[in-house]
Amino acid sequence: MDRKLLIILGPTAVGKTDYSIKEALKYGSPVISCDSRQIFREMSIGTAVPSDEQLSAVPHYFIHSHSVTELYSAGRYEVEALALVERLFDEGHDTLVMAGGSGFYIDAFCRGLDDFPPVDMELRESLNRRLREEGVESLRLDLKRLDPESYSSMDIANGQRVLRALEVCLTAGRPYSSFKTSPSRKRNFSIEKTGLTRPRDVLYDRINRRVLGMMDSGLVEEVRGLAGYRHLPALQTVGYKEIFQYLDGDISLDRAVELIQRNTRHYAKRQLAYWSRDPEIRWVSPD
RNA sequence: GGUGUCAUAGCUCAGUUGGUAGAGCAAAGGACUGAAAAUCCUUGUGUCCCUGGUUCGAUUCCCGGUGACACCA
Repeated sequence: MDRKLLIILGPTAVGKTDYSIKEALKYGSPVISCDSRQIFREMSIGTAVPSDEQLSAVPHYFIHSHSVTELYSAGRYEVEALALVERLFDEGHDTLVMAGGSGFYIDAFCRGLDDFPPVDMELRESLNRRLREEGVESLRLDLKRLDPESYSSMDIANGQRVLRALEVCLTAGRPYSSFKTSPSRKRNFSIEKTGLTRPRDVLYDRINRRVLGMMDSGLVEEVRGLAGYRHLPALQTVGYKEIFQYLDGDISLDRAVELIQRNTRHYAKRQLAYWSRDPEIRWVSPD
């Protein structure tokens, strides 16, 4: 029997949730979420997780399934989502629906990542300190020495990337670039990608209005309650960063709302840029 | 009704002693192998309100118009 996985992707606020529930009902599938922020159970309003009603309409996976205190990653998603999908196929599903806006996670799931050594958090912390105190140049010089190939091919202005490459070199004792084989792992099911899209001005209008809705739903209170987690990667998220600034007294609430709207628009733009070179995506209007 | 000030990028404005213009914000384009809602790179988009005049040349000076604002009636 043909096993097929439908992936519904698209920029934030385009209307993926409703669309994916309809598709899931059509095929008797659950919705396998692919969203790097909705996965965290401590975050709800600012990540626009599906409503209780939507969640009860069809089972959802990877929504509120992990804690912000865990270090989550695309690699971990690849492993966990793949295991889940295999299990669901084995239980008799022939068509499964995945939906989400995290392009990197989707790629990790579809094509797989190379096997890099596990992250040593102490090493990362010390490299982060160096990045803060000495700047990228310092890390860059080390990378140039340990992995000239990466150094010459990557974006060396990007501190986070340089740090990552260096971290792998130091952990493994061999160059980061030597791990990169662009695997394109075989999956024993077929994948169909559907991209949801709307005219830019319509999308931006939906984003602006959704942010206002989040404010009405109590985003400030949700963020206030997460103050203790503020330093975690999961909280480096549009809608949370800005409210923290407001709570610090650095900006007004109106300004925070404006910034959330703008940063969400920028996010949507980056998502679209990311998918623009994927020829496998069939683009449709959600309506 | 009178007087004055202003009119330049999507917005707020700067500027050109007359040689068709530039900042901030907004915006646009792009990169991406375990932080990806993260992180990083690139880009100035224009009937300088509209007629007419002076001038080799007017966004700039002058006349008139229109609009906005302020003050006086």
